Amino acid sequence: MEDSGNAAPRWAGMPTWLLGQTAQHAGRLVVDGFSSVGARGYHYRVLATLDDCGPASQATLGRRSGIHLSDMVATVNELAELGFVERAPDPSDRRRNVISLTAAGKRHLRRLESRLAASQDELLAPLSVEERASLTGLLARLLDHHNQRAGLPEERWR
Amino acid sequence: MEDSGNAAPRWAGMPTWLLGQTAQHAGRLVVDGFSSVGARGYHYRVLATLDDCGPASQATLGRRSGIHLSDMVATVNELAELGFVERAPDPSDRRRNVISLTAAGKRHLRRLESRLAASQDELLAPLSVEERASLTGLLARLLDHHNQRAGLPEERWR
DNA sequence: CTCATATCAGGCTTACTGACATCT
DNA sequence: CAGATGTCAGTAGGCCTGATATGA
Repeated sequence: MEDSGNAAPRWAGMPTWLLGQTAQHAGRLVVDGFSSVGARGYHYRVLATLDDCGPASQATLGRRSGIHLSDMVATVNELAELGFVERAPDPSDRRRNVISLTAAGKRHLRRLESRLAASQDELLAPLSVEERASLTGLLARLLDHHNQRAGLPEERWR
Repeated sequence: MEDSGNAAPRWAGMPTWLLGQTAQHAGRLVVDGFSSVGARGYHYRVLATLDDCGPASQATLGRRSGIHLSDMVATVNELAELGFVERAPDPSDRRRNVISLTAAGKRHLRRLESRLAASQDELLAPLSVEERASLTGLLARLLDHHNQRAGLPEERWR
């Protein structure tokens, strides 16, 4: 078969394509890092949020970590089964579960953060320090811009 | 509920996160642009590849556009039903279908490309011309680097 | 009554995997 | 026989919609 992906397709230079492809590589690095210790992205986000803000209801946790309530249920189930969080009824509001981080959960979070850091390095390996700063700066500006014209304008979240 | 996503989560500044979120916005722009004319990403990639390389089998098309054979089937089905491509048996090899672009397909491709161009502009709106070049340059370098250590080294395509 | 919380049951998507029959 | 081609079925993770039961 003489015929493969020789010539670059016409969309290969488009910013949306470059972004999407690079993000896909980045995502693979992160997912692989996490799954090497039996975790996935939602696990990290919940554990890190608990570590930052302390015990909270699933709804609050979802709001702070950007995870849907419905997905929160399964995520907390998994983390509780692994012994990384505890789910206890809230005495002051019987609708709620109070989720809190266990000691094992804290240790697991450390592992996840070291994997995450390694993924950042792997992703940015070919760039110099200044280039890394330039890239993240540009991305942050793009993200701010598009976040503002998407979710937030109506929300007025203080 | 006094409690929302006020404080930025600790992962908000990580390159992999910035990339993923920005790419998600970019993807939405592209998908919305395409779906406003009843298309999706795979449609554009197949039509553009046909336009660049002429009629080809589904396997060749998949190789050149980076679309899996399995996904190719559905994509060609859809495009054929819309009258944008034709599927004909290859007389010289009875396994193959020869896919070719119709006149309507070519017109459709023009529409898709104008939508795509609009999406690029929307994505990069907050950046200056130099910043845009800087961003795409950095992304292209990252992508090259990770493409080389992922798919290609064993393949030896050519 | 209205709102918030938690749960369950699904959908949609992009890449990808595997099985399979057919043909070279 | 190996290998290419086309087809179909199904997976995974992330994101999202809706319905429902319970309680504030």
